[in-house]
Amino acid sequence: MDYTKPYIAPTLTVDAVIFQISNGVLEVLLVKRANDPFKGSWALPGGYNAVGETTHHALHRIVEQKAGVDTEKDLAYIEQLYTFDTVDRDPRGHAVSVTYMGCGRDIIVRDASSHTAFMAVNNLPELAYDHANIIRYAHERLKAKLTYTNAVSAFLAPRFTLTQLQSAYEIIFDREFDKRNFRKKFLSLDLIDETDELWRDGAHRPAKLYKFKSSKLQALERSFD
Amino acid sequence: MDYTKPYIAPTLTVDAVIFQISNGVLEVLLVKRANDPFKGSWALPGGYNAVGETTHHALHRIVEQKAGVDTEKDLAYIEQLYTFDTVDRDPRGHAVSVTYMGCGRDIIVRDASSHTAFMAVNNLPELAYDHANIIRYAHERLKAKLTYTNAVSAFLAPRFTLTQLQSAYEIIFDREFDKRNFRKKFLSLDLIDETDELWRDGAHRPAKLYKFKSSKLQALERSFD
DNA sequence: GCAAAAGTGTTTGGGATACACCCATGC
DNA sequence: GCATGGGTGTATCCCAAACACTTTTGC
Repeated sequence: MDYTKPYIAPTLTVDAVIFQISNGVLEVLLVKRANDPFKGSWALPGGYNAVGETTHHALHRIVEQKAGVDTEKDLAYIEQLYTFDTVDRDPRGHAVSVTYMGCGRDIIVRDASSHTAFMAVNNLPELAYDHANIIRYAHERLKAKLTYTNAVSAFLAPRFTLTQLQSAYEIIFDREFDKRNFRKKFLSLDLIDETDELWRDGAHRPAKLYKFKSSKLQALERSFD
Repeated sequence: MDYTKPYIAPTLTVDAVIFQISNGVLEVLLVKRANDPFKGSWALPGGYNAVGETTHHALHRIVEQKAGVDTEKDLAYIEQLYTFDTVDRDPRGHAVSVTYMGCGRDIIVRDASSHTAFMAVNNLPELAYDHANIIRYAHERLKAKLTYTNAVSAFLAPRFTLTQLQSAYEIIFDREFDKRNFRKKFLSLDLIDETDELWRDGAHRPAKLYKFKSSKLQALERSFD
């Protein structure tokens, strides 16, 4: 480790891509920037990671502080996404950004306001930095996760109908699945159990409620889709 | 971005997991540490990433300097792996390490010596830090990549036999494949072309040489394996 | 009874797997 | 001619995909 100049580290930042499904669309959590650069633009919640704090912890602190969302309690699933060099990207100079992706449902945004909002992924405003690319990348990763893990559970209530389950897949993949094939396949994966509860919702036959056998993330035997 | 204390960034480091196949085994590039901590232990090549330098560039510089391997010229494939928080891990204090995985073949280690070597992945010495875990993680990622991309080409000469191709898969997955099924499947993927060259190697029928249609990394239509 | 969503089986095609023998060469 | 690795085909099974009607409920 021989270096002659004193070592100066790049700025370290963290950014969060937090997804939920609401009103039948996939949404991502955004905040409106209060300061330059990109003042007034929408951006992923993110901020500085100082020495002594893990990126995971910094993420929790920053998302709580900037968007009023608790990544521990509100998200059923979170994973590291990618680390972006922003040496050319950030007008303030060299920063390295560690990004995370999280998924939840029915997230209440404290201070929901014109400054913090979940917005539909397929209808985003102009975003600061290259956050649009990061969201695209996270969406791809999310689709991949749903094909070989039980990660979809993060978007669902503890008890859910098969139609809700299928709908989550359809929203995230933005395409339709055949109802009979979807059910046959998902049930064969042995990830969920039928309960004896029913979901009543309007003038039609009530639906059986199911639950995941395990709340932990697990890889599937056969990949889905 | 309101913070009251002056911002101090964690140390940023990069580490490289560089694989090659040699003598029928998967090997990883290691260097012997010249300084504390872990002086005298084998470790992944890595070092400090200062402000103004991308992680990718720092990796290139450090691997060249510490191990005499040129990640641009010697590696046919490189990708970012994961970013590790080492706040609890590194005796020197808080560092964040961005790791990369690369693959090549017939890599000449300049200064090959008792301080730099490719070592068999399934027979590693004690390693510094948690580098054994990082290598395990990289190996898993590598297997995943081979199932859905043409990344295996990074381990092969421009012209190669089907037996060499199959052998690369068998070494990386540490299991055997059926020769007829392997060939049928790989040829059906439409990734490689037969050439009119032959490979002669001893007292047996010579083998046809093949080449990849594209040297770029591409995803497969159907996943392999 | 009617509208609305839940629930349910069968057929077909293609890829995965299992498996054994002949071919071309160097010596 | 013999040892060595190269090269090839078929039968079976399982999963994916396509496809339409009956059931249960609220009003």
